[in-house]
Formats: sequence, structure tokens, C-alpha cells
Amino acid sequence: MTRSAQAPAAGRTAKPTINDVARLANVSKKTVSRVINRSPLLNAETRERVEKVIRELGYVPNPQARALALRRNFLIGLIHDNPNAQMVLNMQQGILEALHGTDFEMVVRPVDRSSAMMLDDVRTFLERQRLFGVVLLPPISENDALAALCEEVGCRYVRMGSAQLDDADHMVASNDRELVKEATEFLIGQGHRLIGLIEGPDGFRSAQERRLGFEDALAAAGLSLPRSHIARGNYTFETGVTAANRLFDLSPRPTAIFASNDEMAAGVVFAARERGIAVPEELSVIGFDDTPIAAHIWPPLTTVRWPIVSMARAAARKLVGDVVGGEAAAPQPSELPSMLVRRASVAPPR
Amino acid sequence: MTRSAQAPAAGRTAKPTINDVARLANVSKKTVSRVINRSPLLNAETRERVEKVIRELGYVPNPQARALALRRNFLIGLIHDNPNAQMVLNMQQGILEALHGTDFEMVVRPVDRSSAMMLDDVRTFLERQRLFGVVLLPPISENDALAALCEEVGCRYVRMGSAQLDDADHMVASNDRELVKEATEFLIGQGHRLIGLIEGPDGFRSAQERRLGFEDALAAAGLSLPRSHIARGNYTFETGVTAANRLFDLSPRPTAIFASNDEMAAGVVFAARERGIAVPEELSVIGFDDTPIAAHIWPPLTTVRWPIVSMARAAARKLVGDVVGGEAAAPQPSELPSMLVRRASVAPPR
DNA sequence: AGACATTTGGAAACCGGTGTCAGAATACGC
DNA sequence: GCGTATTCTGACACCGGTTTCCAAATGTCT
Repeated sequence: MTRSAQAPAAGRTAKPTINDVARLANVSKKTVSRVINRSPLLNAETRERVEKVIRELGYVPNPQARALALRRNFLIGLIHDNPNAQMVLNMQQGILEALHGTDFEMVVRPVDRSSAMMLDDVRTFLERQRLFGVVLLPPISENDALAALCEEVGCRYVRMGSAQLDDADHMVASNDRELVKEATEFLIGQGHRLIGLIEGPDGFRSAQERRLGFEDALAAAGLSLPRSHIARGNYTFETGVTAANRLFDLSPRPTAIFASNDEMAAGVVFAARERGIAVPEELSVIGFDDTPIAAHIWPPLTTVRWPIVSMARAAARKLVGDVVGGEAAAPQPSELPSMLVRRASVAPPR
Repeated sequence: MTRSAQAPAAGRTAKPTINDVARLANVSKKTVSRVINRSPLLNAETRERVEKVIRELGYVPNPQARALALRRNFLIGLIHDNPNAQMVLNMQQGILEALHGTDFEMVVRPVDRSSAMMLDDVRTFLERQRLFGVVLLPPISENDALAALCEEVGCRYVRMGSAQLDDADHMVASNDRELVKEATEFLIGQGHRLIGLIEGPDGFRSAQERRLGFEDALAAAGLSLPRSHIARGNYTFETGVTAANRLFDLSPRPTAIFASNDEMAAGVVFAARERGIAVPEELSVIGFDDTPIAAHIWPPLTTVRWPIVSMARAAARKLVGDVVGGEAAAPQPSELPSMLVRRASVAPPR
């Protein structure tokens, strides 16, 4: 019963082809093709007639046939080597939002940066699937060879990252340095003078940017940053614990710690609890990313929120934006608000 | 320099086509096609000769052309409406593991169960993309109409779930009921007699199964389960907090709480902290899923681990297993170990 | 030796679109 | 009114496989 309205006038038999449309509209299939592909050299009246038939028939071009003829699939690849599930899923969400209502689908491709075959694997992937384009997620997005590869095989790409690594057409960047600077200034404003840093892995641009922001703030406040107050982690909870314990052994002990992401910040809080160090009374902690864990541990973490979903959406839109075609040019959500989320993990030093 | 070894003897010019293979192997393209599609009526010697040429040439059939001719894409869809990032990503990982080395790719499709258009959207998706098959993730996998739809449009499917919802060919199930029973028995074994339950959303099979397991354990121990000791959440941290507060108001207060997933269990621990209830001294907590948050909060959660990744892998293998073809029949990892992970959130009642 | 089964090849159609290019239709200049 | 420039449109080959239908070659069985 309720099924009757599902396929507008299609009769639920065989899917209509371009030939059906052509016949009913009294034009050649080539002309129908022109309508579909928004060819400019086309009589407006003819276009309308064809579009009417398309609508009535509920015709949708076959993606497989188009892929073959155009030598290009209507697929957007998502290439990542990010271990943080929440981050990856948020980015997937953003991309899917951008793709919604278009003919594009998203195919996901995790890669192993440590594998010698990584580039070859990706090359095979891109060439075989003839992807329309790919979104590169951090941190693998920082790999210039990967971007060069995309260029070489003729696959559009957009990189997401913590700083401008490429020209504007190929890049959607946050401004980690500035954000971390502000977060650190907040700690300083609370009265902290001895602040420890847990930075991200060597070679990661995000790690570098965040460290620079941290240093900026300290320098601006005229504070020194002893080498010993910097520990390194690899963005995981466990390394956060280890790094925190290293900082806890310092004397005098820092009264606050900025961890380069929430996972590590959670590790700091965990380690503090193990050592009987009260947060925030004896130790303030700030994280970065505002992933769910930040709000779910005790005390909830003060952290830096940045617009993961909208950035991913913007990235995908860069890829398909012009192809999507007029109708749903979607009044760009613009937003992109970054902010310091103040929770209970920070207090003035005693 | 290092590039020389990338494409085995392909010469980095144009990709070889089926015609190239046919010419070099001295057979017709029809025969090559037979080799590719593993036709049984084919002389073994001929097959080897063709396979040799294929290997030397590094020939790979064009997926777009195949998709068009076969009216079927080499894509596996992942349909989900799961809000838990870690769970979804683990399942993606499992599917990708199963797909690795095959010609299949994974395309992700989140759906909105509350939308009236959900089924129509999925139908359009399946029919347009002509997916080879789909994996349905819980909880949307419990939707029988969705499975029926897959059947109707001729798309293979495998459902993942907490109980046997379908015949073995279409189902990969865990045994939540038994697992929860064991977890609850552990609490009882620790001496708890007044145990609260935070169950999952109404209508979710997983919620029902876990509740049944909980009841099984209590009944087996001759314990009563007052209605008031059951609170409901929707698997989120926030509802866990709310439900926990409801249970905290009971008197006598339960000495232990089983939460139907880790998110809610984390909410319980958080709420306890807010109310000054010590975990595990005054309250023991057990969760379910063993997601990262379980190990990252304080105290770390005792929880039930089940093999998310391998189940997803098994699901995908059910779809592509027979098509993949002999060579990499992969000695099934079999594993699938479920277990109670004992951490600090449980102690005997005072 | 003749009948029959098993393999392989060939030609052509087909899957459902798109590119090329020539020809038709209309507009413009004189 | 006519040649020509400009706009539209259609015929046809093509993307790279699969499939159908037959026929031919080889081998096997009575």
C-alpha cells in the first residue's frame, strides 16, 4: 500500500535507460546526455522537454556506465592512518554530509604509513578504481609524496591538516598554533608559571604546530621553557600516562600540563590519579580536540575544540562542489568555530 | 629510482586490456574472460598459460567495465546507524581486513532510523550502486524490513547482531545473553546482592538480550530483581549519568550496577564521582563492549569484551568468501574470544 | 569408424552511457 | 534573397569487459 509512492511513475519494472528518455522526448540519446551533463550549448526549450521526461520517468543515469565512458568513478576516497576513531568518524560524517544529495559515494581506505608498499598500494587503488577524488586525513595528509602521487595519476585531492601544507585548492587547514597559544595563555592567565608540555610524535606537523603555539604563549609571557618540561607522546592514552609520569618526577613539579591531544590529556589525569595528585587542585590539565573522552572522565577536561566535521565537509565540497551542479549549491554553512572549552580540569595553582 | 619496481613489467604506459592478454596468450578474449571468472569448463593447461600472461602483464580487469557488464559493482556496503565511533570503526576495520587482497572496496552508508525515507533511501542506494552486498551493523541490522529490502533488490546481505535474527547465511551473532549472565555472576560471586541494571533502549535486541542475561544470573542465584532497580538509557554517556542518579536515589542503594554498555557505565562512574560515591568501595560497576573509554577512566572499568573486529571480518567474508577464489582462502582466524575483562571498578561490597 | 563429449574460438550484440564530427536549422550581414 | 556564421542536434564509434550462439578442433567411447 504505502509502496505505491516509492518510484515516481516508474512502474517498478525495469529501470528506464537513456534510450527510453530519448524516445519519449523525441531527441537522440546524445541530447539527453547533454542535458544530464549540463552542456551549455543546448536549446533551453529542448532541455526543459527532456528534463520533464526525465522527471516523469524517474530516470537516473547508470553510474557504472558513466564510470566506464568517462573513465572516472563517482567515488570519493577517504585515505587515512588515523588511530583515533572519533576523529575519523567525524571526518567521515563531514564528507558524507557534503556528498549527500550528489551522485557520489564514499569509499574508505586506511593505509599503513610504515609499510614500504604504502604508495604502491594507494597508486593501485587510485588507478584501479579511477576515483573522482580523495580526501587525505591527517597525519598521512602531511605526506607530500602521497599528494604528488595523486597529482600524477590524475586524481583530485584535498588534504586536511594543521597548517597550510599546500595551495588553497588542495588544502583545508585548522590553525593549531594559534589555538594552542590561546589555551596556554589561559593557563598562564590562571596564574600558572611552571607548565609542562606533552607534545605529539616527531615528524607530525600537528605536533610541531601545537608545540609552536605553546612556545609562543610562554615567550609572550616572558616565561622560560626548560627542555625537561617537554615530554613526547604519540597521541595515545598510554604514552600520555608515561609522559605524565616523567613530568611528575620533576622538581619542582609543573602546576599545569598541556597535552597535545585529549587522549594524552586523559592519560595525564589517569596518571595523576594513580599518583594521588589532585586535579585540578594540584595540577591543571588541558587537552586538544574535544573528543568525547574529554567530557567523560573526571574531572572533565578543559580542551580546544576545532570544527572537525565542517572541515571535512569543506574538504569534500572542494572536490565535488563544482560538479554537483547548481540546484543545491548549499549556502555554505560557513561556521567553523574553534574555541577553548572550559571544564573542571583547570584551576589556579595553590 | 625506486620507482622502477612498481608495476611489474607493465612499462608504465597504458594499462593492458583483456585484448592484450588474449593476443599474447594466443587465445580469444572470451577465453581470458573464462579464466578471470573461473569458468570450470576450461583446460588446465590453457588456464595456466593465460594466468602466466596475466601475471607478466600485471593485467587487472577494469572494474568499471565489469560492473557494467555484470550489472553488479564490486563494492561492499556498510550500513549503520551506530552512534559509537569506536564500534563502527572496529567493524569497518574487520570488513576491510576481509576485503584486503580482493577486488572489493567498502562504501559506508550511515542511515537515520527515525527517517520515514530510510528504506527508500537505502533502496535507491542499493539499486543505483548495484552493490555486491552489504553488511548491516547493529542496531539497524535488527530491522527486518531492511533485510527484506536487500532480498528484494537482489543484494546479498549479512546482519551483525546480538542474537540469531536470521538464518546462518545472513547472520553473524554474538551471544550477549550468555556474556552478561557471566558478568553478572561475577558480581554475585563478589558478594553483591543488590544489583542495579541500566538497560539499553526499548526495542533494541541487544538491550533485550543483555537484560535477559542479567535476569538469568539473578534468577539462578535466587535473587529478586525489583522493577525499581532497572533503569533505562539509550547507550550514551549522558543517559548513563541520568539513569545512575535514579538508581542512587533508591534506598537501600544498589552496591553494584551493570550497565549495558561502556558509555553508560562511564556515565555511572562519573555520576558516582559527582555524588561522592566511591567506586569500587561503595559501588561496583561493570560495562559491556570493552571500548577504549573503559580503560581510560578512573577507576578502569570491568567490562565484557567481545570480538567486534573478527565478527565484522566474518560477516564480510560471508559475502565475498566464495567469490574471492581459492588462493587466499585465508586459514580462518577463527579466534572470536569473548571474555570478562576484570579491572578496578569491581570489589566486594562493604 | 561413427557418435558423442569436452574445449576453444569467432563474430556480434550488449551493458548504458559519452566523445567526435558532420549536417541541419536558425540567425546575421550585405 | 543569398552566402555565411552560429547554434543545435543526431549518427556512430567507443569505453572494456561479458554473453550468446555456433562452429570447429580434439579426444573418448561403442
